[in-house]
Amino acid sequence: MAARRRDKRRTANGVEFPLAQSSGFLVRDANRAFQRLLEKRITPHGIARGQWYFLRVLLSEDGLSQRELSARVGTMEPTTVIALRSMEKAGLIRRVRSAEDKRRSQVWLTPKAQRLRDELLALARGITDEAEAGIARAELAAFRRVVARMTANLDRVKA
Amino acid sequence: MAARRRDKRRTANGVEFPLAQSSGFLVRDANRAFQRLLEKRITPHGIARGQWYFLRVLLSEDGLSQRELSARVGTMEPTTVIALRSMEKAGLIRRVRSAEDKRRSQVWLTPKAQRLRDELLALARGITDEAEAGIARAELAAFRRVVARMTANLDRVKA
DNA sequence: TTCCATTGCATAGATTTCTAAGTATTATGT
DNA sequence: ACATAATACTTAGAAATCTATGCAATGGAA
Repeated sequence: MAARRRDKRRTANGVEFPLAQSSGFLVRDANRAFQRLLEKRITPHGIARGQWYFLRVLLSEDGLSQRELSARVGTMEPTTVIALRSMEKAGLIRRVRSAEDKRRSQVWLTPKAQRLRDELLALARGITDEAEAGIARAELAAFRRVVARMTANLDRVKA
Repeated sequence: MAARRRDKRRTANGVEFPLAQSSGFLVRDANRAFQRLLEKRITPHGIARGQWYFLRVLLSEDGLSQRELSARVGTMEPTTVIALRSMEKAGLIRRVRSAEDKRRSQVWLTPKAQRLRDELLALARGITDEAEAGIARAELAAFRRVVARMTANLDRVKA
């Protein structure tokens, strides 16, 4: 199919850099695959993708401020505001203005969210298991080391 | 800081699954790191992040249909429509309705985009180099194998 | 040939995310 | 004490992405 019109296509000259060799492209693909499956699995629980990451963090560490949550989840604060607003509307969290520092909001899971805890963590584990199927322990450990190193490398770049 | 309010926080019981051990989270982090740096570097060239991936594919294989492009880039077709519209407005591509099949649009890079080719591929290579700094060749090869396997694993899941 | 399914692209509307800028509260330096 | 800076959150607006649906062209079956 690609060959059908090959004659019309520009032959690549000069610099070459096939996509298949791009770590960034591979990571992007994997990320979308994770997100697609995640979304399929959490939607039946009434949870949206944008809510998931915050829920996931709060399940381990409840009562964080919005800024702390943003740091843990890795999103900018306006994103956090939007996600938390929808989570509050969905009855998953409460936001409590701190008495000592009135700028601060602390975020607490509701009993409803607490009750979902084991089910959601099992769901997360399930997706991870699907992803990691057939990959050796040692390879996974190496993978985690490399991908974390890449993130650190990129975060360290000035511009 | 976390310890300061530990007493108030729910102690995790039952299932546990620390975020730091989640491949999905690691991949998401890496993806955002790639995207952040990418955006910083392409913006000065007048290219938006959403345009990048299509440009990147077209630089290797010009004259694809929108459906083929969607498949290569890995986005849904409405996303492709939006990206291509902005690229056409920006003078990076032309869309030519196929004569043999009037449903079909073929997408061609403009001379302007062609002239950016070597610069953009070098830019892509540069980001990859930053990401991969200090990681051994063998580890990179293993990484690529694992991440591609994860994507394939996830894509194969029914629901 | 004519009808129906398929294919290729587009539109509509929602969600998730960002940057830039604004508001309220608290901390700090003089 | 007061002005200024820093902090915590919010709003506004734009971009990128998705699902669901629609429309036009093509192909295939009866």
